[in-house]
Amino acid sequence: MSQGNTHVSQDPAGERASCTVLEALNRISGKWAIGILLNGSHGPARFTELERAVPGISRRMLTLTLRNLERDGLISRTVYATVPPKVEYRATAMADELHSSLTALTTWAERHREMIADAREAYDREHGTPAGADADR
Amino acid sequence: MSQGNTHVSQDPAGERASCTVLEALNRISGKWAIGILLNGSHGPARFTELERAVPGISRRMLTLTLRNLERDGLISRTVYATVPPKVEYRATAMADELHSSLTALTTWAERHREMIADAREAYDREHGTPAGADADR
DNA sequence: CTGTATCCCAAAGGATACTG
DNA sequence: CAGTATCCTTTGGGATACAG
Repeated sequence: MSQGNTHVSQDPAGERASCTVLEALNRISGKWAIGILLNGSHGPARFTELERAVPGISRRMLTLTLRNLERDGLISRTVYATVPPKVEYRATAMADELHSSLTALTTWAERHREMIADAREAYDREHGTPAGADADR
Repeated sequence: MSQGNTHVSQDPAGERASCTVLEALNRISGKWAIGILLNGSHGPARFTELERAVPGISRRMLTLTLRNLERDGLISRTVYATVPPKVEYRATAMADELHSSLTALTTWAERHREMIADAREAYDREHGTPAGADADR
C-alpha cells in the first residue's frame, strides 16, 4: 500500500512482482495441488490415503499433480519395495514454508467468504447475470 | 470446475481446509488476476493503464478478469461520464488484505526460485523428461 | 478511451478400463 | 496398492474486428 506510487506507467513495481507471483502460482496452480500439499504436510501419506483425503480427485489427477509437485521439489516420493507396493509422499521443507502462505490465504478466504458471496449476489442482481452467464463463447 | 464435490461425508483432516483454499484460489486464479490486483492496489488505475502495466494481457482478458474481480468485490469500478470516457479501477479493502498474502507468496517464490529450477532440472535428468514432455494426452 | 463479439486453439480435467 | 492409457468435454485464453 503506502508506496507513494501514484500512477502506473511502465515496469514500475508491478510487472516484476506480478511475474514472480505468477511463477509462484504456476507451481501450486491446478485444482488439486494445494489440497495435496496441505495433506502431505502433516506427515507422510500414501497414495490411497491422499485419494481419500482429497475428495473428488481422480487417480489420474492425483498422479499428475503429485508428479508435478515432485518435479518442483515440493513433494518427496519414497517407494518401499514391498508386496503389495507402498509409496509415501510428504511435503518437503520448501513446501512447508509455502504452507504458512497457504494458510494465510485460507484465513483470508474464511474471513471474507460471506462478504464475497454477498458481493456476487449483489453484482448478479444489478447486472443480470443468471448464475450461468457465459463470459466467453 | 464447479462440480467436483459430489458429497461430503466426514472431514478427514484436510477436506475442509483444502476446500477453503480452493475457494481462495479460485477467486485469484487465472493468468492475470493477481497482476491486476497488485497493480490496482497502489492507487486507482484506468483501463489502458492496466493494459500497459500488465504486459502481455489482451483487452479481452483484461475486461473479463476485471469483471470477475469486480463481481467478487475485490475491485471497484468507477465510471466518469466524460468524453472521452474514463473508468477507474481500484482494489477494495478486502483485496488489500489479500495483498499481504500475495506478497508472502511472492517472497516465497523469490526465495525458492532457483531451488525449484534445480529440482526440475534434476528431475528431468533422472526421469527423461525432455522439457516439453506432455503429461497428458 | 473503454469495451464487445467471434472464432479458434490448447490445456485442464473427468470417466473408464487396464496393469505390475 | 499404486499407478497407466485413452478418450472426451470443458475451460482458459489469444487474435482480431467492431462499437459506444
